[in-house]
Amino acid sequence: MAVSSSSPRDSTPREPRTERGRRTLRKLLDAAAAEFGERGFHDASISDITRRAGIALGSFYTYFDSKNAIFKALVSDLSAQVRSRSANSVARVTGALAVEEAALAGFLAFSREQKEIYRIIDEAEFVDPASYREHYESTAARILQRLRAGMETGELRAGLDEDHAWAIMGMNVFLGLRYAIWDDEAPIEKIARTANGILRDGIACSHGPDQRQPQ
Amino acid sequence: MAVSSSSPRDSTPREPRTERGRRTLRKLLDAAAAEFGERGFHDASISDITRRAGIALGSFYTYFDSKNAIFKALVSDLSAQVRSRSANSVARVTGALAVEEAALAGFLAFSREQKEIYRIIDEAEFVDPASYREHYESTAARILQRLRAGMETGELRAGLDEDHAWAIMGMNVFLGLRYAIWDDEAPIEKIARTANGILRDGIACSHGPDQRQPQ
Amino acid sequence: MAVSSSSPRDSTPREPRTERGRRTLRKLLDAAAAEFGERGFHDASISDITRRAGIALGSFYTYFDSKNAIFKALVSDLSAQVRSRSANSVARVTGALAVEEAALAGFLAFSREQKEIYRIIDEAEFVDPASYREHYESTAARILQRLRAGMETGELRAGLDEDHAWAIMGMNVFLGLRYAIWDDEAPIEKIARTANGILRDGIACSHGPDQRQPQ
Amino acid sequence: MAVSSSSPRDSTPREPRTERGRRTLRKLLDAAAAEFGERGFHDASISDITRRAGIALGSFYTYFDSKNAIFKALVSDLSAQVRSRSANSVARVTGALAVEEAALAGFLAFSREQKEIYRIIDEAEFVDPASYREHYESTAARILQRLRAGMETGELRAGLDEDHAWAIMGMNVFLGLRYAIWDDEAPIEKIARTANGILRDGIACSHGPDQRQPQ
DNA sequence: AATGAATGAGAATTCATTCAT
DNA sequence: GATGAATGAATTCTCATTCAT
Repeated sequence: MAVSSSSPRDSTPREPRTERGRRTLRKLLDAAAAEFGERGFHDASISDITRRAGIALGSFYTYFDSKNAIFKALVSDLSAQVRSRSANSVARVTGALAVEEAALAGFLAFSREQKEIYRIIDEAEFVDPASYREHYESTAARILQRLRAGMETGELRAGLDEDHAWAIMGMNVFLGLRYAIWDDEAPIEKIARTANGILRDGIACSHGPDQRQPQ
Repeated sequence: MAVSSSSPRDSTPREPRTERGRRTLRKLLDAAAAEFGERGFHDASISDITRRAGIALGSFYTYFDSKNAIFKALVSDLSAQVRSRSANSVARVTGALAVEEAALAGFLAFSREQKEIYRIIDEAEFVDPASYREHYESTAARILQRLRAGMETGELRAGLDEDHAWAIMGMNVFLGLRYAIWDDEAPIEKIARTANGILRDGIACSHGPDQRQPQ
Repeated sequence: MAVSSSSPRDSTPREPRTERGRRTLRKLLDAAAAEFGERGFHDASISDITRRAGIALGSFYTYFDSKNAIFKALVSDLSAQVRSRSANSVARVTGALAVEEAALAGFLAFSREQKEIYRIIDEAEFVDPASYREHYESTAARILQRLRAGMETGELRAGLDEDHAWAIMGMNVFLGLRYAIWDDEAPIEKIARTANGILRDGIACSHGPDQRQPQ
Repeated sequence: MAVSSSSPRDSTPREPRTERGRRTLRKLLDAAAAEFGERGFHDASISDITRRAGIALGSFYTYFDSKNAIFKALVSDLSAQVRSRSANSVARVTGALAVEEAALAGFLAFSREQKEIYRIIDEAEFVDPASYREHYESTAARILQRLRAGMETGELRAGLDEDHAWAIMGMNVFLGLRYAIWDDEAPIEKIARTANGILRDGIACSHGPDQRQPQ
């Protein structure tokens, strides 16, 4: 998996000066993505990573200060990828609900392609909680932006706020876990439409008895 | 936190034969819950656990074959607690939507009380994926049961299936992360009502333009 | 394998007083023979032995002071068995060379039946060197006795001494390793006759050139 | 004792890439030979070995995967030494019987010099049986070659085969145990001549009664 | 005598990080 | 910059032996 490079060091994010250095950095990040994805943070060792990258163990520390540092850099990279991919999925779609459906469909497709990403970002909860939180907060913020846009156009009902954004994100993530990571057979469109059905109509029966409880 | 014991060993679940043994096993599970919750699986060491439990390091291996084994036993215990607590929250509530609202409120309250549990179960994704999967699959199955009951009474619209259960579970879990683990100030009832609003009505504006996109 | 009991303790060899105790002791020795034979001294654990014997771990120390003590008792038992068996093989045979042949044949047959014994006695070289030495010195002494008897009758040439006894014992032991422990297909009689041929005639060609080197 | 290095790892025998690495490997093998020889496999610890070698504990694993792996490498080294030494003893000697006498004398002399070697190879029976077997099978094969050469020149009688080789090896080994390891006072030449006497003439009295038993 | 839990010293092994070349 | 050897703290796991019941 190719990973676009970003700040390599934890404390002193300095880009390599030479072309050769840039290539080595790239190899390291790709190898780390593969190892962390396959074996998890704790079972992946730095020597696994350098071996896979085809460089000497000692060279690792030319680029990163620690195992945590490369993990952090990786999460930030992957998070950016998710973001950009998500923007793409949604770019040419109009209509607030259609946008949400496209966002979910794009997310599911991306997750199926890059199953490791999901795992790596989730493991950040335990390895680097700040990255984890940052990822989900910014994702929720983007959803909330879309909800606000929909409220402005009148497509979405008034009063939607951060809670709704988190609820929607949770739906998406768990559907991703279930239908992209664990089972990638089910048709993405069907899943996305089902979820969108909840957003459009809820799950109550419109012709049934009044749902409100007296209590 | 007191934890009810279940099969302690991974392969050969043998219960202690004496009362003293049962007490020691209990101390171990409680200590493990505390350590794993506070420090995470990898940073918690077996000697931390036995020290906290007040027993000798070697005694650990009278009850469990490995750190993984006690973790697994613990997850299964905690999962059972979540299940039973969830059943309680819902027990005396009538009405399909009200039941979902109560379930979420109960879950949020429980998560606030026992923040470690959340962390431990989530870490199972990386430590013992089978336990993790088992937990969420059985949780989804319970939600689906409730949806089916609601469809039978006509309270919920026809056609709800496993996808909907996972979507609802995702909503709940992420709201739990956001409003029980990270921020425990917001009033639970408000969160639960908001989420329930999605289930009842969706997020679309009922008086707005037709939501269906031509595309 | 049934093992006749002898002094159980290292320091205070005291026989059990009750019949029940005698039976437990026997079970322990038999289990130890099996475990030490199969897994070797270091890989066999006391709990393996007591588990195989069907008694509680703690009861072991009613009969033996340590793992070394039971090993020592065992070697002395087995050594006695070899001795008695060897005496049997030779009992009704007359003629000095025939006696040696019978002794080897008996040893090979016994080794095939009780392969563990060989292993246990040999491991004594590393676990309890005194027992090992004692076993082979007393075996050599018995061979030397036989040689002396043969010299007295004039069947064997004069001048045979301890060296010869050790040489013969070495032949026997290694033929046992090769043709009883590692390969138990070859006919015992053939092996024994071959070895006896060396004792009778040597390996030189009686009609060949003079073997003595000028040097 | 200096030990010539051979394949260090059990599975992935990779030679050190630098001169410094080669020196460390040598130090490890020498230290292991000394420790295993003095204390035996089980009582020698890896930290004993590295301490004696003057390197850090962790460095051991740069060269060997386990205690068993270094033991195995060592046995194969020592076995090669025995072989080469044995070839030397015999190199300039002519006459089939004289060759056997020289081989035994050389073996006894070597065993007295390097008592640990004997112990280490013998312990392989319990630590790494394949190495043990390999050592004695190849030794027997070399003896058999010599016997065949002697049969071709007519110095040795026809019909000698593998059995005879094992018998001779057994004689040699046990004389080594008795007169090199346990007692190193007796003159080597006397022992070797005694054993050679058996090979030349057997032990029967050539002028005595017919040795063949009617039975 | 028997039981089985408890003990804790000891050992092997891992691996992030440092360092000399 | 790159290389690969060196380091040593940390951790898991074993098991002979002791002890309370």
